Amino acid sequence: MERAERRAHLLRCALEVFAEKGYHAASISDIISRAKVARGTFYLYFESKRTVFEQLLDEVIAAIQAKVRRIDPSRGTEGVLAQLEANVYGVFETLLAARSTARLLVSQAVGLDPAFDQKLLEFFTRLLELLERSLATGQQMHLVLPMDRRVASMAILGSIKEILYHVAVGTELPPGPAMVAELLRFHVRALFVPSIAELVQARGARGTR
Amino acid sequence: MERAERRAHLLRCALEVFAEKGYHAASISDIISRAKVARGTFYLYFESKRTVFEQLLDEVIAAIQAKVRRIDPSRGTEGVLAQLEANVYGVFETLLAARSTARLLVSQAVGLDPAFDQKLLEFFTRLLELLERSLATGQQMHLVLPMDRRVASMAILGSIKEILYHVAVGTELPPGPAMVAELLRFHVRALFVPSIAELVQARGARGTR
Amino acid sequence: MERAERRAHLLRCALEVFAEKGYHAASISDIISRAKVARGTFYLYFESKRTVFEQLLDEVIAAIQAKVRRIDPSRGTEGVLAQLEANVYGVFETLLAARSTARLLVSQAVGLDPAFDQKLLEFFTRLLELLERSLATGQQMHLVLPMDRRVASMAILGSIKEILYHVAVGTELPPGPAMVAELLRFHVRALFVPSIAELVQARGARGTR
Amino acid sequence: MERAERRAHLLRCALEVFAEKGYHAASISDIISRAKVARGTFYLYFESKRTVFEQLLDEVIAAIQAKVRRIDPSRGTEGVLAQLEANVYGVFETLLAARSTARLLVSQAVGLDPAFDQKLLEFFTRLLELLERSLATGQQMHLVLPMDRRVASMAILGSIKEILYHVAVGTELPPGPAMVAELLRFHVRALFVPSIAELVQARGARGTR
DNA sequence: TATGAATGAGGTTTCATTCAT
DNA sequence: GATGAATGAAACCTCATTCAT
Repeated sequence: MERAERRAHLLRCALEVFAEKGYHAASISDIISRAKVARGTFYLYFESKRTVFEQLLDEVIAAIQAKVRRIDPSRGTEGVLAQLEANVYGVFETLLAARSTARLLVSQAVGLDPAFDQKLLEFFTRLLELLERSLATGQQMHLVLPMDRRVASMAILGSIKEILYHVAVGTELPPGPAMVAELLRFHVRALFVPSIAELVQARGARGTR
Repeated sequence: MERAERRAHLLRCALEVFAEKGYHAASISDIISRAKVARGTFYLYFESKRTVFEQLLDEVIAAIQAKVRRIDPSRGTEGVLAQLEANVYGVFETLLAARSTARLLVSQAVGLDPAFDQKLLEFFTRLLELLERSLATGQQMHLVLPMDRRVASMAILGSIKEILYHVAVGTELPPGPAMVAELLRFHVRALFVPSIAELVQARGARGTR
Repeated sequence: MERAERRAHLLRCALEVFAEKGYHAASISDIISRAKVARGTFYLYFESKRTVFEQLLDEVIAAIQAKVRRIDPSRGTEGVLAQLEANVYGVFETLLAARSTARLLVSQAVGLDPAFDQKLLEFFTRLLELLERSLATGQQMHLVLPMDRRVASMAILGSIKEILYHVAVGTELPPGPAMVAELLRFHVRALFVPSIAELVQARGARGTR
Repeated sequence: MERAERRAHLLRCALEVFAEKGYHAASISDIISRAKVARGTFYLYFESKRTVFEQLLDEVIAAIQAKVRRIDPSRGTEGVLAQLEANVYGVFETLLAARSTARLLVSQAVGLDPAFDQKLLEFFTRLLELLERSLATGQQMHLVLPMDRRVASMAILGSIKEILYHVAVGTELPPGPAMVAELLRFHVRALFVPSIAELVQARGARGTR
């Protein structure tokens, strides 16, 4: 128990340091001095700097995957919309709650080295596949328009990542829920048949920025 | 002339190395051994590793900015659509032609150090402002739906970046023009009033992925 | 304790290397290979090559300053002479004991860079001021002849430095105490009123070189 | 002729640079940019950086040696004093006229590397021998007191070097001739039998610093 | 288990010197 | 002879990792 706690403490400190300074600029010294732990102790819990980062990345990925569910078409139009909403909300909630985590994912983990890139790519590919399947389902239900599902999935994922990036760097944006609602309306218009799109559009507050 | 050539050669080699290994993993040794040039020669042309990278980044940014024009509303609905298309096409063309360059922009320059991040952020912020102004124009013309323009701009930018990222890493995608057309339809549906959106949608080939 | 020892060991090795090869020709590699210590270890104890040298210089300067006292005139003629003798003896003793140290002061630290030069100049200026004040006191007591005290101080200091230089490079000289006595007689003749000078001169063994 | 001129120009520029920045801090770039000459040209005239410095040093040494004459005892007491005066004056004149040169000799050429040190040492040793022989002559004439001639020679040489050093670094001092006169009186008192010393002392203006 | 001093590979940069034009 | 671009050895310093206590 003692051991698990210390490990968690180290992970948290590492996360903060990585988020603040970036992977390379972050040094083991930064991490251990924040954790108030000796140098050797760090290596009792983690094999290497790379390893900690990898585990942090794994955690973020797991947290997000836990929030994203395959859309179940059996609950009707409203149900599908609600599930879509829940997915996007879940991801944002997870990452908005911990800006460090978001920053790690969208602005630190990219381009570090081929192995990290590979891991990230796999993760995003899994998300894309999930999205593609959901779009296929939506198309079968005639809720989603005909379109290239891969391109559309990437567009959706990219729009989410970009907003997270701006959240991470502190760009001024509408408050969390309003922003998510706005983004969802964007997606709905881009994806759904006009009848649904109009329904959702009508429901929303109109932004005027 | 000779000098400019050598400089260009070094820049190209540096670009390749950065694209392959990432900024930090890339060493001056990698660059000079690829360029078949002595260590000192590198420093004859560039002040530091940072400097080369910065110049590469500046080049990419300039190339893209050269392709992106503010949308001129005076040429009517079709004109506006054509200009939008030209912008997105231009960016893709530029970056698809040089995969390394694309990679540099979307996956190497992020999180390197505060100064680079700042430069990137400024660049993307400029693009976002361009997009926001274009959307405002479109709204005045009643072509673009009411919406939060900042969120929408980010969504558009993010969708483009994500596709570029996948182009850079080699994910299978529709061939260039088809992909761009598909992405444009996505944007049109998300942004424009239904009458326009339907018009564009009808024109397009239907993807079936 | 262990730490202080290692530091002292490194300092000593650095001193030897600097004395043998000169500041610039001395490399960190020379120092650490003499100390049988890894490269990083050196930087655990000193910030830079400059720093070690500076600390060595500071040490020498402090050691010498500790030996030099302002002359107290209240103890009469004999007392003044004895104090003068003690000062010169002290400096020689300190530096004769450590030839490397002497070499550092008189032949390595000069012309290295403006900051070192400044430090040395300040040190020597302080010594000169001390000498000038002592001469003024002597003049008030009518022991020291009227003369330009600054020029005289420099002449005294220079004569000491020159002999130290030759000690450092190994020129053949009378054994320590005899040499110091001889130098003192030189100073006494140059400075003091004839009655005193003759007294001291009579006391001394006559060199016949 | 053209060639000799260019060589002289390069030497002069090198001297200035060495005097200003010191041997190590001075770069070939500094020298050639001051001389407005291409890099390769430098190496047409000198083998290496070391070589130029060496030649400069040789020049200074030769210039000084040209000013210093062995003292000829056959011209009586006044003649000996005059010759002594001429020697010291000559050296000061030579070096005061060109502060760069003085600086080179007293504060740049020392501790550079064993070979330079050797050359300097040889030079100073020659001067010392000259002084020692002069003192011996003086002793035979019963003008100079019995003393260790080597120690006395070093004291004289050192006092001269110290004053040159302060001239080179810009310490405030009496104007040239007064300073030299003052220094000579110092030497005379330290060296000569009282009757002579008093004679010279009486002749001089009394400093009151 | 915890510590932190020690390690040393490896990175960036400088600059005296060479050599093709 | 003159040029200056190219060379590459070598210097300093950092920091992830090890290991004796």
